[in-house]
Amino acid sequence: MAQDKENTERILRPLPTLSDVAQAAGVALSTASKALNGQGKLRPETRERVLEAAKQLGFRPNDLAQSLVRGRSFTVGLLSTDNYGRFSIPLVTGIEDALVNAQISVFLCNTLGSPEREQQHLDSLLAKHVDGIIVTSDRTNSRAPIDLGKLDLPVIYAYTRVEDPNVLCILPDDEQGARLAVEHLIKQGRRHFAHITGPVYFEAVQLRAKEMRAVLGEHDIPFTERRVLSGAWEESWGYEAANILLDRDPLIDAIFCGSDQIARGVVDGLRERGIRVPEDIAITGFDNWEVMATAVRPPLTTVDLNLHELGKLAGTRLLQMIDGQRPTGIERVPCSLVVRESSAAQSKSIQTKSKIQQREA
Amino acid sequence: MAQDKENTERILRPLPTLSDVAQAAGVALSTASKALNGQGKLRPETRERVLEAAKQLGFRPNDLAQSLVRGRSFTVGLLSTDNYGRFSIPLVTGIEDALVNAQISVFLCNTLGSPEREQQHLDSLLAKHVDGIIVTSDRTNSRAPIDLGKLDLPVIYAYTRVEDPNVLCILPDDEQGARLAVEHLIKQGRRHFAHITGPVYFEAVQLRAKEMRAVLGEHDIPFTERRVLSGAWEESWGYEAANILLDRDPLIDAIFCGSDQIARGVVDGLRERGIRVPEDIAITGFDNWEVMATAVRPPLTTVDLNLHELGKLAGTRLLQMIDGQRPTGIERVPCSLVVRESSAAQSKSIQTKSKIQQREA
DNA sequence: TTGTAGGCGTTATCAG
DNA sequence: CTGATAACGCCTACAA
Repeated sequence: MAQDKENTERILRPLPTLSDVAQAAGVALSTASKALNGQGKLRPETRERVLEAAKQLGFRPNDLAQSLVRGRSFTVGLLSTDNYGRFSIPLVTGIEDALVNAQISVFLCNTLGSPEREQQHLDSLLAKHVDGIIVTSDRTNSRAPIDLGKLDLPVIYAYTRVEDPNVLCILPDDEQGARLAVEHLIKQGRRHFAHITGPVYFEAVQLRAKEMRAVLGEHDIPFTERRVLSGAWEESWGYEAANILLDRDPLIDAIFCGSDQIARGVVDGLRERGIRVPEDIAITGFDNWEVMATAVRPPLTTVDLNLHELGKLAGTRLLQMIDGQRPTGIERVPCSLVVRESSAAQSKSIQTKSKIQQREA
Repeated sequence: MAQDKENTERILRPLPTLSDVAQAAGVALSTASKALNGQGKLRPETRERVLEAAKQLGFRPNDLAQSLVRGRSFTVGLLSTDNYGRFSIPLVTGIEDALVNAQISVFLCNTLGSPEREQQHLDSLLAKHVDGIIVTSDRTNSRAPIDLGKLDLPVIYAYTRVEDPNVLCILPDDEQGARLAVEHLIKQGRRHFAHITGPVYFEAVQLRAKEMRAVLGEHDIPFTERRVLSGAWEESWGYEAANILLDRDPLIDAIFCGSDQIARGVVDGLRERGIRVPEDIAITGFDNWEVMATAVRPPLTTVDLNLHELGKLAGTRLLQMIDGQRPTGIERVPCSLVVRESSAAQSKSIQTKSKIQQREA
């Protein structure tokens, strides 16, 4: 009978069930369950028999059924606010790294920036009873919190933040990263700084500029706001800005750039004006986007956001939250400086030259 | 009694269940189910009452339970063979596009190129009873098929392929893409071709080179294998190769590049030799990696792999397979040509010049 | 039109 | 030690 039934079943679902295993092993359902889960005390011989039968049949417990009874799904949702770009790659792999080791599967949800689509994804995640949610974006700016109703579910904002102090946000430490770059340039003997960066409505842009001013102040290095140029996150802006800057201010000997792309444009612009990097002007980028930073000639000294680490941390924290802890607030992951050739120490001849220029001015 | 029970439940799971809804609406469980699923015939008034109660309680059907009884999970797995890079971004968003519209959630699985990790992910996907799997990679080369045992589950290989003719593989049409670029260059009046490309073990490299030869042959344009230079997928290789090529062969008036990155290196190399693009030599790239292609001066004419479309197609085909169809074989998605400034028509003066050079040679 | 009962695959509790 | 039995939340005949 049972065999007949099996034969008439579609080949599509030959998935053996626990009761198949029990039957094959000649034990009761519940016994088989215990044997496979290592629960309770069974005669080793019985356990063996069940294990053997399970292997024979290629049995796999149905996670859906398990989740139902356990009240945990071992899945989490990854809600990407934006049609995600290059930043999310290391971020996502970091998150996965942390989660996969804990046997947790990740639902990928791109909202393409549409609130309706976000809600749709959210509904679906809740219906699937995810154990937690990580929200990410393509920028660190503040965003509206996701709406979970009155449901208390672990949520982490990674590479984005919300105003609510009761939630956990994980962000790169843009200030510390900027400090790294600027102090490095100062150590190379540079004193005449400029900053070419992205749109001011990016919080990262504001933080980096602010910290640059602070560091320069600490070193008593004069600085004027005319030397901060904000534009698009594009090479062409870097190129254009370099020209604007040098027309105004030929004394510059260091440019702290807001991205590697911008830095590349800057280097190109300088080269065309016959200005040498790093001899005449030292350059630093931001992001350590390798394919970009290493292709520039000379290769860029730049700040690495450590997004993979940031993702891993987000995953780890989420696991802790699922485990019952409730960390809150803003956690910043430190950046690191990757030194390449674009920021070497100022050569003597140039120091002389710039002094001369100063006198002329 | 029921109320007492509810009150003592942890706030963590205030998720109302169907029976809560039924109770609130004063109907039986099954009635509530029917009302919510639009099944059977109920008095509109009853249905209203149930719907109202459901909304009031913020009821969400538990997908886990639904999947269990329906035998479908409305989830699919996305198995990325490699620590995925820039190519997978449009691919993945395309896949999501197609799937999200069908109310299907996507499990993200990066295997980081490790077979054990792949198997681990696969086991997990099967345990979660996904309705299908899409396998992708960072290159279109052939790979080993995933091992599903004797389980018949819809699988699609996207941007990668397997030798088995009984499975469905979706790939970009590299040959057609190469033809697009080469015919375009020919139309611009170019006759002296070179090809600077990536490693020969990439199947795409072979296909593109092969088609280039074919197209040139069709137009009776002579070509020699010395003018094919294979190297790394890097700007620096393009730069180096441009110099090698022109030392050998100054007559070249068109370079068909295997990637935008390489093309950028080539353009840089040419510029430094005082060769004008496109006046002296026309260049085409491959990939239409916008941030790269548009930053080059002049901006690159290039071939777009239409990976977003490819992803969408993969998602659509998977839905069809889940629906019972079993398409097999290799399906190629056409590329398109994006014309920018790097490939303009040859200027008259140059044609003259190259004729002179030809006589000299 | 509505309610009852059985089952999806597992786990957990409690008798035997 | 082992095996019924009751959940988990939902769906769907079938009966009322």
